[in-house]
Amino acid sequence: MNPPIAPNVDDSQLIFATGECSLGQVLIAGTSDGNSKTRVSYLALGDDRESLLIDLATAHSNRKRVETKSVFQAELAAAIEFIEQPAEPLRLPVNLFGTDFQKQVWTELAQTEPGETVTYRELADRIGSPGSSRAVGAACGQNQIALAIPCHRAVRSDGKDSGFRWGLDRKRELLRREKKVSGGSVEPANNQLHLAGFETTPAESLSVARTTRTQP
DNA sequence: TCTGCCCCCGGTT
DNA sequence: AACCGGGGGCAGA
Repeated sequence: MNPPIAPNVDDSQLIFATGECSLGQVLIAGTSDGNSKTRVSYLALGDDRESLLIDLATAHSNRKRVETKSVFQAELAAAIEFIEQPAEPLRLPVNLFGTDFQKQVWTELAQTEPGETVTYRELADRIGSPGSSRAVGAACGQNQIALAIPCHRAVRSDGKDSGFRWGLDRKRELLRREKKVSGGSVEPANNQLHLAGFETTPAESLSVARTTRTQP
């Protein structure tokens, strides 16, 4: 149960970039060692750029934050591409900051494929900690990297709505798109749930996903 | 069946 | 000690 390595106490500078997609604004942040080696440690979705910047500043208040378009260009494009057309998992070079338990949950989530869902209970079982479904839910909520760690695929076992850090509407919409793209049937009965404004738009091009695995 | 409680769960702050 | 993106049981609709 080692202590989490809080990004907050790391004084290396945080590089970030923002972009736009059909689900709103996207913000991606991480580090670069200067040798074009980058790692994503933060990926968020939101309604507007300003609130995303505020969230980032709150989460990393002790770090220098530098906006650059070039560094995470490919990763940002890949994230947007995933949002528009989630055919395959979004794989990014990531940095996970969290407890062992949290990393286990996140790593297990990363094993899921687009279009499938897992219950918190099932996740708890898979990481060898049956009965800790509530803790699993809490761990999902602590996830800092949207999409790449697909916590939107974690659902309640009783079918009720659970939460999503970046908006429950987005969670539903992401799942709907994944099911659609992965060839599964799109439940027609539930289709009226989509919010207006979350219309599917043509994808952007570029499919730069890197195949790096998680875990520093 | 389908709600809404109530009480318990395990990990984290 | 309190907080949770949970779960199961059980009463009343």
